[in-house]
Amino acid sequence: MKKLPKISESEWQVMRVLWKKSPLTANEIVEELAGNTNWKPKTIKTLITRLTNKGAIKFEKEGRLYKYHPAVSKDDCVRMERRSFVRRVYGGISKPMVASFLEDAELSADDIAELKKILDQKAEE
Amino acid sequence: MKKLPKISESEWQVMRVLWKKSPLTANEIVEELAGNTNWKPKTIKTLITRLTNKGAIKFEKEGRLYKYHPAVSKDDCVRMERRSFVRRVYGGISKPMVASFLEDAELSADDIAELKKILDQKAEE
DNA sequence: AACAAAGTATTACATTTGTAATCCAACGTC
DNA sequence: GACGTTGGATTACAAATGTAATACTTTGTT
Repeated sequence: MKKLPKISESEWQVMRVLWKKSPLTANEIVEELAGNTNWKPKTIKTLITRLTNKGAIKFEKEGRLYKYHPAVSKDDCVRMERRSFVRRVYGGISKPMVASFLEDAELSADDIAELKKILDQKAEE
Repeated sequence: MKKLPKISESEWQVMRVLWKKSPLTANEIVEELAGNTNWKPKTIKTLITRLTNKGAIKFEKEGRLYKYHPAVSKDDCVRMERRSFVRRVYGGISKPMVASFLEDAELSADDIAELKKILDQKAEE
């Protein structure tokens, strides 16, 4: 598994767009982000360039414009962020931490059932 | 509830020390961190100064030296980080997110039981 | 062919962060 | 009372980040 680049807060927004759907042109990314942010298109171009330099995304030329797509796996990046977050804030994964998430979470009955199943599996280990 | 300062990755280390035990002198903080980091004492002093400027910690002079203590609540800061993290990475709290934490977590039987209880409560809401 | 439009590349610039070193002031020691 | 030690204050400086603007280069249009 290759080494993951560090993705900043703003850059995550761009990555999330591309993980949802790709390849996209720069302008398509701008449009996707239009609702969620107030960034000027040029700002988004900058983020795209930086992500490219970091190796987080790649592109192919399609005629004269570029189609961008992720170069790193979302799961891997999420896992890295999660670990970093947990270490920083809780000093490690613990029950109080999971509990705090649960208190904020909006879960369906099915979700709850499934989480309980996971807990049961962990209980057996 | 007052507005919380943004606490950086390194600064969190200092805050965690003070939340665990305070007030402490700068040197006591340095000693507490000695095991976990390779920071020079001067580096830690810088972090303390910045946290003071941000209003995250306060101090009283005790003779010629300062005793530092948190000026913001750990719970509030943790909550803010959690929300920021979740929004950035998952776009909101969801079952897959909680599940991913559970998969990494090391939980005792009691922990598991308690989490299941929380889930049951959520099921009733 | 000249010009406008659209994309990409380059440059900008203040703030924050990581990681310290140096300066200054008070206190204890010889 | 001069001097070293110790702790806080000030200064340092590069990299990352947020947030763009300007420059350059194709390409479509008239």
